[in-house]
Amino acid sequence: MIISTRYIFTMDNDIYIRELINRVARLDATTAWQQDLNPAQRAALNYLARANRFSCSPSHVAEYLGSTRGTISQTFKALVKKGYVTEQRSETDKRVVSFHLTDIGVSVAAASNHVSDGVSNMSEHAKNNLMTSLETLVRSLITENGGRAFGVCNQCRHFESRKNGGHCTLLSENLTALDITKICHEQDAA
Amino acid sequence: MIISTRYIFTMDNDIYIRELINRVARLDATTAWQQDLNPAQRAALNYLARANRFSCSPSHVAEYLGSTRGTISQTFKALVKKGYVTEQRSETDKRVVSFHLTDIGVSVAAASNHVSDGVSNMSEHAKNNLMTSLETLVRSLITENGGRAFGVCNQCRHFESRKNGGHCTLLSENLTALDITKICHEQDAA
DNA sequence: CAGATTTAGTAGCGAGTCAAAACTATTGCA
DNA sequence: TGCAATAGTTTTGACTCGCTACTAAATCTG
Repeated sequence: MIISTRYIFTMDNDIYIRELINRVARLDATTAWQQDLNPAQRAALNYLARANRFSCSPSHVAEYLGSTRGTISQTFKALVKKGYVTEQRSETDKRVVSFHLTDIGVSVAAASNHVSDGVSNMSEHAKNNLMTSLETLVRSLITENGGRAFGVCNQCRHFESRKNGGHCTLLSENLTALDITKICHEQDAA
Repeated sequence: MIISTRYIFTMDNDIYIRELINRVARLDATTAWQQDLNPAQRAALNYLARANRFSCSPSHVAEYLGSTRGTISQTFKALVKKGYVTEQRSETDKRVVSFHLTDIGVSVAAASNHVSDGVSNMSEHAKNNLMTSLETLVRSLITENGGRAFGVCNQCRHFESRKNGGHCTLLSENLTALDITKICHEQDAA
């Protein structure tokens, strides 16, 4: 009797947690559509909100999100049409384009929803635990997948602190105070 | 200058946590394909592994996962073809079908992957925190979406404890020791 | 410095997802 | 008995997303 196997089986916690994460993401995705963004578009938008100005091209987003250039290109096309991002071709290398949030894009990226509301109801302690656990998880997944976790500018070995910001010795660029808190695709942990 | 808005914007933690959850789910999805299951199929499979024998029809799965009967029907068709579940038509009500895991289905549902591995490396304390946080989140999402969170059999007001199991006063069915730890779509918290 | 190679991005195809609506079969109700 | 409700399936259509092929720009090399 095939069905009987089901009664031998109990799910262990590690797999249950995996399921929970996917379930939250799934429920989130259904409500995310209320802001007329699909999950991929939202992910790209959120990335832009946290990336510095050197890390906003389709390639970078594709690498960060574990997707492909072609897919991200389409995603951005949709986001441009919706008015959430603008395209900007590089002066120095005419192959590369950068996408940047518009004012509306910023507000959409910052908009709360059921998930963020649920999180905001947690205690600070619980929030911090959740955040560090998830960060650990992401880091381990990225390295397992052979990817490189993009880090934040001011924790990079090419970073030099300056008054009101810093300087990147790799790109020879000066950085504002806000620049240095953002994700950089060149980041190499100090 | 449109781009300047970007520099005014810093993401708050609640939204960051939402992004982290989605990112883990996204990374998980790409690796999940290695077991030739898409996210929806995996979710359905995992649900079956945790549901009791009265809660394994397309309608129940659809309600649990926040999907539709039609979609779930397709999902199960794929799972049957892959040999992970079997279909069983009810004797008492010839409209209803139940799907149950096969031996292979059980092993696939229980198989670990990068996410569960990542979780298993955490301390017991961190794991428990993560689990309860995510459960809280799921519960609040479900109720916000107007859904009903399915609970576990032995925490139901129709549940009566018996030696080596229990009894359901609603369905008038005897329950094995394993039955009573599973999800029931009729569950009404005690 | 001309030609080959690499790199960034885009276009289009095609397999696949998933929700909505239409449909069938069965059951329950009046 | 007929009408409504319910369970499931099928179909349709919009959309996703990876893959391949392609263009343009930059870089490397003999």
